[in-house]
Amino acid sequence: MRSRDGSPPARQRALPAAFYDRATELVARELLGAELEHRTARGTARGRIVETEAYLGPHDPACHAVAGLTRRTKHLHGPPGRAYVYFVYGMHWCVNAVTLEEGHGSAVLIRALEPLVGLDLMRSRRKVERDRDLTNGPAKLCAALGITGAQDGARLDRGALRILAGAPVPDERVLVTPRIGIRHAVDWPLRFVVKEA
DNA sequence: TAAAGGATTTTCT
DNA sequence: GAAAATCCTTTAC
Repeated sequence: MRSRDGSPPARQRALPAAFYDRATELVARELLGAELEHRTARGTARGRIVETEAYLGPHDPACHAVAGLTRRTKHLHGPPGRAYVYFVYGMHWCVNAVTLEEGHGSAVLIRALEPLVGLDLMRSRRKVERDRDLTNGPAKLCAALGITGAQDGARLDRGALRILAGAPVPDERVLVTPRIGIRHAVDWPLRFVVKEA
C-alpha cells in the first residue's frame, strides 16, 4: 500500500531524529506503539513496542551515564536517534534509543515487543515453546531480532535497524510505574507498558 | 505461582 | 575484583 506521491504509508515511515530530541520520559511514552525493525541477510523481523524504560542521564543513579563517557557509553552520549546497544550478565544484549542532545547521556530502553513480522525467523533465533515468549524481555527481543553490539551507534531513522511510526496508544491503555529489575531503584515513574487487551 | 540461584563475560574501579 | 538496565531452570508452597 502506497500513497499517491509514492511515499510509504505514514505508519511505516521511520521516526525522524528530531523525535528523540525531547524529554526522555516523553520519548519513552510515545515509543509505545512504534515498531522496531531489523533487516539482516536472514530476513526482516519487526515488532510493536509495548514496554519501555527511561534513563535520564548522569543525575539518574541507574543510568549508565553515571560512569561518564567511557568506551561502553560512547554512543549513549551520542546524538539523539541513535541505538545504544550494550552487553550484560555475560550473555545478553539490550537496545536503547538515545534521546536529547549529544553529550547528555540519556536513552530509552526497549523492554518488550509484540511480534509482527518475521515470526519464523524469530522462532529460529529463540527456542521457545510459545510465541508470546519470543520478545517479552529486553534481551529476548534483541535475540529475536538479531541485534548485537554490531548495531551499537546505528541511526534509527535509516539503515538496517529502524524504529517506524505506528498506531498511537491512548493513555487509558498505558501503565506507568517505576523501573524494575535494577539495583539503583528510584520511585520515579519511568516505565511505560501497554496493557494487554 | 513465586522465589531463589546459576550462567557467563564485559566493564570499570 | 565486584557488579551488572537478564534469562532460564529448579525448588518450594
